[in-house]
Amino acid sequence: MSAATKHKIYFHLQVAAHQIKKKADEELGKAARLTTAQSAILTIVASEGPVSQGVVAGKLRQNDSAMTAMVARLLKLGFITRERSKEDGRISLLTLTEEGKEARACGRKAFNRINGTLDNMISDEEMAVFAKVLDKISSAF
Amino acid sequence: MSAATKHKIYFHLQVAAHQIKKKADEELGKAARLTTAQSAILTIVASEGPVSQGVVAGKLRQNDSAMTAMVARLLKLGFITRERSKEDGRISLLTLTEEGKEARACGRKAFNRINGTLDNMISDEEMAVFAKVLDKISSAF
DNA sequence: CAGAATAACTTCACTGGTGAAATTATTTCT
DNA sequence: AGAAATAATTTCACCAGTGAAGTTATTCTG
Repeated sequence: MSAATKHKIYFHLQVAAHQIKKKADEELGKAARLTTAQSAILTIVASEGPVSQGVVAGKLRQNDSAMTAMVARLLKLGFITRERSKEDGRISLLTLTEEGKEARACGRKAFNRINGTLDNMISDEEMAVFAKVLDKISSAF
Repeated sequence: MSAATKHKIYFHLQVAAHQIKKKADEELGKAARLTTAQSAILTIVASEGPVSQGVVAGKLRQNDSAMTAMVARLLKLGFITRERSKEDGRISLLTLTEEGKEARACGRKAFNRINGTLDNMISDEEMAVFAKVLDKISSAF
């Protein structure tokens, strides 16, 4: 039997990801009235400056169509602004608002708690291997 | 900076899990007209014999309410049957049908392909560490 | 043994994802 | 320049999850 099959890797990966997402959403919701999915988008918009929806979708490995709904919610919450590009009228450029920056700052504490829990139970060597494998999976599929 | 923060573990875990799920859903859909979420439930029902919805939800770390919709779809597809327990009228017992067994058999090939890809790029040692970390995450949160 | 507490499941409104088809804007090619 | 190809986004119907509140069946307790 294959090593992946033996460890039921697919199943355990999904359950662990789901579990930690649930916890992070709970913490984040209390701290910043924000979800982890929204936080991921804000982080990308914060670091990439004015950025198109398609680029954000690419970094999250999601469909463009997923962005339409997410951007609508973030606009409604006042965390980002959207503006048509002058050079290319097809592109919507997203920018973080002050409220968005504040929400991100509040959310960071919640993520720090999650990361602290992880650090307490996983050694640096294990963490390095874990990160490497995640990266291999992301680039292979 | 914490090791988890440094590696952006939360983010990469979510992206990798999402990415591999997308691929597995694509393969599984072609092979067996089945989704990975449905397959997970069928696997539990297959191994646990007649089993309540709540037990399945627990194993998947999901809410009971998520089961209501999933079970409805699997009933409609004819992959499981549902029957009230004689001992406890609150419990719905789920059992796999012959069609469900067949669908699972078809789906296994798709999962084998995914696992094969994983085995080709991840060493046995890395896989063991990866599985161990996933388990720690699942039990901690 | 009646009433309260508990347990299993359902319903509802919501978030967040998919892929296919449509829309709108830009580019490319005679 | 005009037509066709391409690109970014949107729309739509669907799948899959959440948490809170409701229903029904069982169990506990005085």
